[in-house]
Amino acid sequence: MAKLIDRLRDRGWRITPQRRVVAEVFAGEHLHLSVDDVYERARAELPEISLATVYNTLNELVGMGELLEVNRCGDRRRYDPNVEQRHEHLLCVDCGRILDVHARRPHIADEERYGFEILEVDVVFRGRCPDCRSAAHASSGE
Amino acid sequence: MAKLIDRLRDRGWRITPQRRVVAEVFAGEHLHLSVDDVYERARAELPEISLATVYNTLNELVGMGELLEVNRCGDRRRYDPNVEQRHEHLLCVDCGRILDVHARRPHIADEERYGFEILEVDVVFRGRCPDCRSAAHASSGE
DNA sequence: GCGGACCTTAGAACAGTTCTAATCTTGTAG
DNA sequence: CTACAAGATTAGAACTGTTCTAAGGTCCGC
Repeated sequence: MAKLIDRLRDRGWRITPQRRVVAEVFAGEHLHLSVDDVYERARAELPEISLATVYNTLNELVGMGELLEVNRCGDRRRYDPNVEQRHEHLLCVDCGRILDVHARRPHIADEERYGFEILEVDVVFRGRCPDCRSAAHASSGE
Repeated sequence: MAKLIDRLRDRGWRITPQRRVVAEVFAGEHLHLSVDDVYERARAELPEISLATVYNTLNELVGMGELLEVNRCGDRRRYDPNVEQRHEHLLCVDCGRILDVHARRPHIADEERYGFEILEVDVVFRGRCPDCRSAAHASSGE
């Protein structure tokens, strides 16, 4: 995490309390947080921080390649600090939990590329996590 | 298309001019239309139709399994009438064009499933279509 | 301590979608 | 044909997530 702050400083970023706190939110457990999650956690450290700053900072971190935007998992954006290793996402359709997983990337046969230049492949496994599976069984009599 | 209308009637759907026109929008060329696209095309046939009805009808068609929602290719929802054959999507990141393609579905090793029950796999290839590639070249001197 | 670049902020604006409540249409029974 | 009830349509309000705006605050070299 200190390393991230250093990298940001090296890029000419002014390190402010707000930016530091947002960056630190991603230091702990590897989670895929929404903007509101980040806002909430940042406010626990720095109650004055505004939502606008959280949005600004997240967008800048994405622009610098320090965070990945996870767009296709429900209706709000999520942020993934794992920019080092290529990975896919496993999403619980009930609770929205996301885990990183690894899978062989699919590819398209040349004949079916329609002249496209392929830039990336985005894979999301949708399923139900153990907690939501047992919750579903528990209430299945309703 | 007549078949679709019949299926809808069989399900107890009241066939109104509005619903018929929305269903017919998907009869022609296989496209992945946004709500606004559908609204525009429907109004060409039935100028009085309201956007609310287009939303209602599309949501009902999705609920009946007659249309697929393509959620995260850009920032608006798109609708795909190809519910018969499993397929993936190839998206142009510049113009938003979507094509159906076929690829071997990736899968997750058992050890990495974390107890999830996998329901579906969502694959999107992002790239640049031939038109946008040549447009990019043409203006690359700017 | 000054100036200017940069940052933060609250709230307005915006886009896409859903909701609301009033009106209209349809199909059926009398 | 008429009345009725269920269902469909409508305009516009409301809602949600995100971006914009403009005003003020902070930092740092001079």
